[in-house]
Amino acid sequence: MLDFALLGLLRDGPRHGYELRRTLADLGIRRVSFGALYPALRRLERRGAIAAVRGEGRRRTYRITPEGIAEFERLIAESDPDEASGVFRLRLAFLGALPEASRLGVLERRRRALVGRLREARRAFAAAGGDRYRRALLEYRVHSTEADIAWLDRLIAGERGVTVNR
Amino acid sequence: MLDFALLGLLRDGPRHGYELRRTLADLGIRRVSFGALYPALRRLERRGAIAAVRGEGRRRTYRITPEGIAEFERLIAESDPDEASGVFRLRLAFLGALPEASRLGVLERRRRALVGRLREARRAFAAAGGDRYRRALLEYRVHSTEADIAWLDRLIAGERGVTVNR
DNA sequence: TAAAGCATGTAAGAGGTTACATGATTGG
DNA sequence: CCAATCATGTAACCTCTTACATGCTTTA
Repeated sequence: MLDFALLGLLRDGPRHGYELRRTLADLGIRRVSFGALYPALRRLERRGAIAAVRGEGRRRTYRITPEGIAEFERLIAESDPDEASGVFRLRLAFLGALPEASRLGVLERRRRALVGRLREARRAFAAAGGDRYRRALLEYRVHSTEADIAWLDRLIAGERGVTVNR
Repeated sequence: MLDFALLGLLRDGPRHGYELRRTLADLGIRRVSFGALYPALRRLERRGAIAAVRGEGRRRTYRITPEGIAEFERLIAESDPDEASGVFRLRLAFLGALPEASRLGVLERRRRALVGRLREARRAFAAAGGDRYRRALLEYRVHSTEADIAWLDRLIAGERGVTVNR
């Protein structure tokens, strides 16, 4: 997942490690430690997905290679209906890299997965035992899943170029 | 984090592995694979936090030991303002295990952390470059953080025994 | 009777965290 | 001048994922 994120960001242009880390944090995607970041860049470099050039000062600036682009394209095309919300958000961050024709499908598949989760969350909430904190947790899951679906619906409507009626 | 979850669930009474896994999924806390679950139970057993007794059929039923209770109490008392939402949800699932007097403090610390994140999310959104998907992502972060704060406020109001005025 | 769910487990490998180490530059 | 931020990296340790293995019971 980190590899996917790094490749996606490097698709926009050359960046150095520290910068990639900051961008990832700014996008609210994930907080990456240095002990995860630099070994990940080395892995990608070793397998030829990215290439390093010396930048200013201590900087090692990386750019994506054709092999890296191919790998990125494989990764963004695959779709696991059970993927965690963090993975989907990452996919969304790079949705613009997908041909326009296939974007709607990604959003709709996600919607179907969320509707399934909502059903499950409602079932768990209806069967709720436990104290009020446990019940609050189950209720939260129902509400936040509903909110996520509503948000996706706006994205889908925008993708269709339609004004949302509310 | 898995250890914390397992100890917390075993505080409610003896359970076997498969059952713990299901409960964790039902609470929407996390999906645990068997390759994570059983080694975790072994770890806890080895360090004396839980003890196994043979149950029906192939079942190994675990119960928490006094050492395990002590460990759980250490874990639930610590509070990292930067903790991920998954960790907080877990903490909430076990909030009833904390003396009533300290529950409000946990919720209020969480609220302060979320307010900080909201500020950061708004700043990132205001500075937003990128395509519409990136912007949608940043907007999502703002809205979902706001929703989380509103939800926490209801919890806090409930904790104070006050009716929410809306 | 076949599939799905119950129930436990191991092994290899990948990847992460935390702590440590270094050193330049910038801002209060 | 001191702290923070920039910038990169290593090493030990831990834990998770994935795949495999086994075998029973329930349900369609």
